[in-house]
Formats: sequence, structure tokens, C-alpha cells
Amino acid sequence: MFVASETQPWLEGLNDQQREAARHSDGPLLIIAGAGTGKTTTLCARAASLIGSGVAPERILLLTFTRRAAREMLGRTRALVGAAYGGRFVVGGTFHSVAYRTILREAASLGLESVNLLDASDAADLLDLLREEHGLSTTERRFPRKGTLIDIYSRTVNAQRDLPSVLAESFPWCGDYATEIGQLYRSYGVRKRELNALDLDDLLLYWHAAVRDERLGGRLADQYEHVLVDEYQDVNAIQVEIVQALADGHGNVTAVGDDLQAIYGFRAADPKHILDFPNLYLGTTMIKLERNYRSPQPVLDVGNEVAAGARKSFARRLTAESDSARRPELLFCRDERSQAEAVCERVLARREEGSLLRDQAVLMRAGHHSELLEIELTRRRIPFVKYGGIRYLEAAHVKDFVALLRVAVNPGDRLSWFRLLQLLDGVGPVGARRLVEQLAGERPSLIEIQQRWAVSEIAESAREPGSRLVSALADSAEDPVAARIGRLKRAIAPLVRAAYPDGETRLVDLEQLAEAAGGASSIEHFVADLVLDPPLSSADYAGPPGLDEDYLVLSTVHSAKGLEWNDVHVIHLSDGNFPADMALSTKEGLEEERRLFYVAVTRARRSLTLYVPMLYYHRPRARDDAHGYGKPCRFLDQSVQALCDQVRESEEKVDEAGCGPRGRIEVSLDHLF
DNA sequence: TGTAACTCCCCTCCG
DNA sequence: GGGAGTTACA
Repeated sequence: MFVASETQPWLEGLNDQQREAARHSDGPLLIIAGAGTGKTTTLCARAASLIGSGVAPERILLLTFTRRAAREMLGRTRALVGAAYGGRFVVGGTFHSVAYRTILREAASLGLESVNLLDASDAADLLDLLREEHGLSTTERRFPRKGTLIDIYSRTVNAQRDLPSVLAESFPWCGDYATEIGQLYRSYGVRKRELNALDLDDLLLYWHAAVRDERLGGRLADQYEHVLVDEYQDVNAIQVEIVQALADGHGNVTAVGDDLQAIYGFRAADPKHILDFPNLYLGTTMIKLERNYRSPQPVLDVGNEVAAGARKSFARRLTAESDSARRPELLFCRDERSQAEAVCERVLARREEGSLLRDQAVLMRAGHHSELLEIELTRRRIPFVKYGGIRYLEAAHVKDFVALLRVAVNPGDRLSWFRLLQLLDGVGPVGARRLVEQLAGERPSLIEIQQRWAVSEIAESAREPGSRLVSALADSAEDPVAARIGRLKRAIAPLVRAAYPDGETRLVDLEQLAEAAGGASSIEHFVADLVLDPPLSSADYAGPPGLDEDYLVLSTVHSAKGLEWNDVHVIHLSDGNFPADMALSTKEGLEEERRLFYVAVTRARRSLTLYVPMLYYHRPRARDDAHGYGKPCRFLDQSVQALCDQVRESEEKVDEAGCGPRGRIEVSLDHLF
């Protein structure tokens, strides 16, 4: 073995299971990789091992769900095999980005003249427009809103199920409108065709159609000898079929995943696909990775116990490589406010023990669960950053700028113009639509646009700024990317400043966006990347904070997936919050909440603290009660509690408050100053 | 027509 | 609490 390692450096340091997975030759392989068991290491070693055994690198396709994962895996694999392969390399990326590249290459066969990507909110806006055109916006008919419409659409497409059954199961309150919704989706399809627009679901749909096409499919499948899929528990039905079609003929599919970490049911992912993998690919070799290199055994014991309650899963038991006697702490707090105080105290205590703030994380089910905590952290001057929550690209001013970039790429982009024009003082939806209608037909040039609009009826106040905007677009057309973007940013700045009360601060975001865009190979590429891999915040562009900066991490559990910290604090562990009350109506929903809790628990490298607030002043859905007792999270059953050190904070206080005058809420601003 | 200030009802979480 | 729709008014 040691001799072998010298010529096969990728096998070095692997344990027996990891090594077996890496060295597997042909045929379907399913690697069940528990949390912290070296999943990435194993998959990279496998890719390197395939190359080492003679498979051409470019004949290996690696599919992931995030760009971060793709980048990391490609980088590590490259490092393992060394420089021997020159420019040739493993083909990899997210499902959506590989779909996009394939579609661009095969655009002609797919009947596309160009490809304009729509992100989820662009798609929602377009649906909203059609909704209005169809006369479905009147109030006497409470037709589903654009957000709901796009959710239904996406679920129908991704789960590959028909509209009526999706409505019946997931959106029962919309069932009355099945016919209208169906019509709306058909015109949505037609309109997208006219605009050469593809939403994120279309990327998968077109790729799916291509790989299953009689002529095209064989050629696409022949490109690859091996298909490797990361996070297979997160695939949906259409992705399963794409992978299957790509592996048609050779069956060399490697899937890595952990069914216990499937937490994306809301976007049509279903852990049944990973559980079914051995049935779909007969002769599957299954390897379980159970040696955990992240957490101490007492933490894993809790995770194992939570996992044992799952209804369907591949049985496994994680064992720790590092040990510690410290048991997780289960803390019953009086209420939300004392929970916030307790978190602060423990965070500071851990820091005393040597964990920097950024080595610690507070995890929660929903983004707003940290509101009170954020106030308390601010009061105590404990710096923090929050992951998850409102996305950067959704911010109106960012969308405005992106619309301008899109128009720069394609002056005939009517959707983007519709948005941009409304930034002009005196132009609203009606005026914007009138101007946009003049763009129909042949792809107009900027000069033509300027001419047509010059004779249009536009509010006097909008004339000058509008023409300046078009001029900036036209005059910069020949500039190099960075220069052009800088010019466009300067052109839109006064409009943003005028359109938003906090315009000045919003411009900072544009500054960063422009900087990031300046480094792209083309504006077109940059815009496509924004849709395919949206940055979560402008901080994603600001680069890593300086080393001297220390900050506590607040994150939703979803955003915490794949990450780890020394000390993990999980808050709001009460039924209704975590698990979320919305999820409690179905068995599948509750199962997913359990897995979510499992993910939260297994993030900890050293200590785990679980917080249960006992008293809520505003319980979810409680109308007649100004305050009441919460019920502890149902996953914290007897057996889990027995694995923790329990602390009950000031029980008398809880009783006192519970028996106090109903509805009387103490109002104090003390904690703010 | 555009905008500001209202009212009303939501079918909420998570990317 | 907030987005979507309505109304009054410039």
C-alpha cells in the first residue's frame, strides 16, 4: 500500500472506505458520506484515481450544486494529479452552469437564436405581466400572486409532475384556478420563446430535452466516460433523468451524498432519489463513510440519536476520530430575551477558551429568528455577520444596474428597458410600456432606439436623463469591459441617487458590483454568472474581511450546510420555530425538519449548545394569547436529552411570568442603551 | 399619467 | 409586517 501511494499520491491519508471508493473502477458507485467524513477528499481522490488509471480528464464530468463546491473540487483534483495533463481537465460545474454551456453550444439544434437568462425574480415579473394581460389581476378573484405562481411552476417542472397534482398536494388553495394557471404557463412559455429568454428551470428542461433527443443525446452522452455527482441527496426528478441519460451506455455514475442531509424539499429535491439509486442502477456498489473527522463523540452521539428517529434512511453510525469528554449543553431559557443574553454570555465564554468569534456560529431555522439576538449583540458591541436572508440580487438598485448591463449586451432587451425606464422621473409603468413597445420587431440598434424615442411622448423631466443614459450605452460600446462598466455605473448613479431615499448608500453596492464585473471576460458572461451563481451579499465581492477583523457568524441552517465551526449554538428550539410550524402538516415535511436539525448539530467541531426558550410573548398563530409557553423542539426527546448536560435557567421566573397578568408585557428600553 | 398615502389580506420558513 | 391594490390629488 505504501509503495502504491508513492505513485498514487491521491490515495495518501485515506481510510479504508475512502480508498475503496477512490479506487472503484467501472460501474455505478454510491458513496454514502456522513457529515464530516471527508466527502470532498474522497470524490477528488476518485477523480484523480480515474485519471491515474488512464481515463482522459476531459472525459470526466463532475456535477455539483454550488459553484464553490465545483471550484474547490476541480482545484483539489488538479493539485492531486499535478501538472501532467496541461490544459486538459475534468469538466465540471453546477448543474445549471453545465446546462447553460451545453445549451449555448447546441443553441441552433434547440431552436434558440440567443440565450437571455432570467433569474427567479425576473421570471416572476414576467409572469406578473402576463397575469395582468390575462385579466387575472382583479380583486374579486383572488388569483395567486407572482411569487406563488413561480413556485408552482418551478415545482411542476422540477418534480416532473402534472399541474393538478402539484396544486392538490402543495398548493391546495390554488386548486380552483388550475385551468387559468395552466393557460398562464403556456403563454409564459410562448413569451419566453419570443424573447429568447430562459429561466433557471428552462436550463434543466432544455438540457434534459437535448440529452434525451435521439440524434443529440447519443453524442452528448459519448462525451463522457464517467459522471460524478456531488450532493446527490439534493437532486430532483429532472436531474436524475439527465444524469441517467448522460450515463446511458456505460453506467459509470458515481453519486456522493448523505440522505440524512437532504434539506431542499422546497425546491423539489427528494431524498427518495438517493435511496432509489441502487434500484435505478443495478449492480451498484455502495460504500459508507462513517468515520467522522470533525466532531467529538458526544456531539455525534446526539446526531446519531436524531438520525435514528428518521423514518427512511441508509443505516449508519458516525464515530469520532477526535475525542472530548464535553457533552452538548441543553439550555432551557426563560424567554427569547434571556436566550439572547445566554447566547452572548456563552459566546464570550467560548472566546475566553480560545475560539475566535468567527470560529463560532449561531444557527437558526429562519432568518428572522436572530432579530432579538442582533439587538443584544449590538448593545454589547459583539461584531457579527449574518448569512442567508435577503439576497443581494433582489435589491432593487442592484436589479436596476443589472438591467443596464443587460441592455448593454442586448439593446433589444425589452424586459430590462421596462425596468430601467421607470427610474426616470416622470415615467411609470404606463410610460415605460409605451416606450418599450417601440422596440418590438427586428433587433434595434442603440442609435435607432434613440431616434425612435426622440419623437415619442415622454415627460419633459425624463427627456434629458433618458437620452444621456442611451448615449452612455452607445458611446461606450467599443470600450474594454472594465471601462464600459465604469461608464455605465456613472451614468446610472444619479438615477439611483434620485430614486431611493438612501440612494447614496446603495451606490456603494454598485461600486462593488462594477468592480467585480470589471474583472469578467465580457459583460454577457458576467450577467450569466450572476444568474447562475448569485452572490449572497455585496460582501461576497468585497473579499474576505481583514485578518484582524473578528465577527460572530449568524446563519440559517440551510446556509450553514457544508460548513463547520468550533462552537455551534442552535437557537429557538421550540416546536413551531424549529421544527417550523408550516412543515408540521406532512410526514415528509417533518422528516425534513429532523434532517435539518441533524445538519445543525453536525456542524460543531468542539462544543454544541442547544437553546430552548420556554416563554413566547407572540406564539406563532396564537391569536387569543399575548404570551404562552412554547413546547420544546420535538427532536429533543428523552433519549437526546439524556446525552446532554441540562441547564434550567431561573425556573421561578418562568413560573412568575406564566402566572402573571395575562397580556401584560413589560416594556423597557434599558437593553437598548 | 404619476405619485403618495391609504387599506387589506396574506396562505409566511429555508436557496 | 409588508406587498399589492385602491383612492385622491397634482
